[in-house]
Amino acid sequence: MNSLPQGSRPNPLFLRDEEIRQGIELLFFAYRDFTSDADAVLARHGMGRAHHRAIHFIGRRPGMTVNELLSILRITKQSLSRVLSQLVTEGLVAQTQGTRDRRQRLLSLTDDGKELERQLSGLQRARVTRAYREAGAEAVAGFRAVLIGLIDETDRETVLATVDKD
Amino acid sequence: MNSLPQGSRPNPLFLRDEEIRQGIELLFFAYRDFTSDADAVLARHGMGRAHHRAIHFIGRRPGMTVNELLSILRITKQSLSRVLSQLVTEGLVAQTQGTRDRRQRLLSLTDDGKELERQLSGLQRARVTRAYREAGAEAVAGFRAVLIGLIDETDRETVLATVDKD
DNA sequence: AATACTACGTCAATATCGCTGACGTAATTG
DNA sequence: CAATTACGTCAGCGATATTGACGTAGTATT
Repeated sequence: MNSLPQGSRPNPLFLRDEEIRQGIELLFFAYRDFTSDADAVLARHGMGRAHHRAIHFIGRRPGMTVNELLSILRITKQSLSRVLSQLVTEGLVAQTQGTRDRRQRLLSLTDDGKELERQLSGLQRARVTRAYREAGAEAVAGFRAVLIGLIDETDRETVLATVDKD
Repeated sequence: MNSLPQGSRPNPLFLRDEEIRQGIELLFFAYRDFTSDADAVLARHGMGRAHHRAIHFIGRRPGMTVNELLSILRITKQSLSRVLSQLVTEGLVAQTQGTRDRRQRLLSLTDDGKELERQLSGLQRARVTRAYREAGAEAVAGFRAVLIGLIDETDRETVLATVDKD
């Protein structure tokens, strides 16, 4: 955009590469600030981002199994286990035995968990809302389209099914 | 989008919140896959993402000082120190004494460092290029506008100066 | 010239979050 | 009954981040 030397005849290949690199950096900076929002709240509760991610997805998909959560987060069960048992111990997440398959432990937020989720997502929602409002509806559509394109083709369907819940 | 129960008269407040939450999740998934690209290459060199970030920004702004890099990455000098001295030891990053202020150590990539940078960014550039091509020019403009809106207002100027170099 | 500040590096201790490997239990499936 | 699956857990490790304290060289101020 405003990176073009005025009046020059830019090499289209260079332009493309420069445009791409700018996108990569914007993604870095936006994500850096975006994730920083919840940290203060988390620190007060003695938790980290891993807890936030678990709380977020359990909140959005109550009744999800441990396996489903694992494949969304793309971490090992050993890693999740630490986080999850902490959340259960502190009364933020409840586990109920699966009905169809009694080996499963269906995950859901307790009232305390919902309250924390609301606190945690508050700042992030405010940030995204502000950015959406400033950029306008068309920009939002483009934003979404590019993000979807950035996701691995193999699990784009799965992700969209998760994002557009039911 | 397709999350609206067909034929219902959706509450605009609910819609807004749902739309925002979808954006938050798309950002998570896109960034998750986006950052996974370089890991294989990094692992072969016995390095992690911290090294990648340092290499990336040094590559884009040769001659930058340690302090500048610190404020971009938003980590402590102790954290950067480990990474940086590793990169210097392995001959990927060169430090030259500042001319204006001889306390400064200006950072730049060696030829080996440039080669690694090229390898590392290759997959990411390919991913972003694909997403841009699929989504189209208008979508890209929207993508950029929203990302800029997500960045902290306080350092939006700084970031844009960094992204649009010179 | 003495003082204060800055840029950078480093030592030490700590926490989070990810990993692998191994083992166990309960429930389901063939 | 045997194999597989869902989940948990113990043990150890590595990468990345943190805070706090200290040192050294160079710059700026008084």
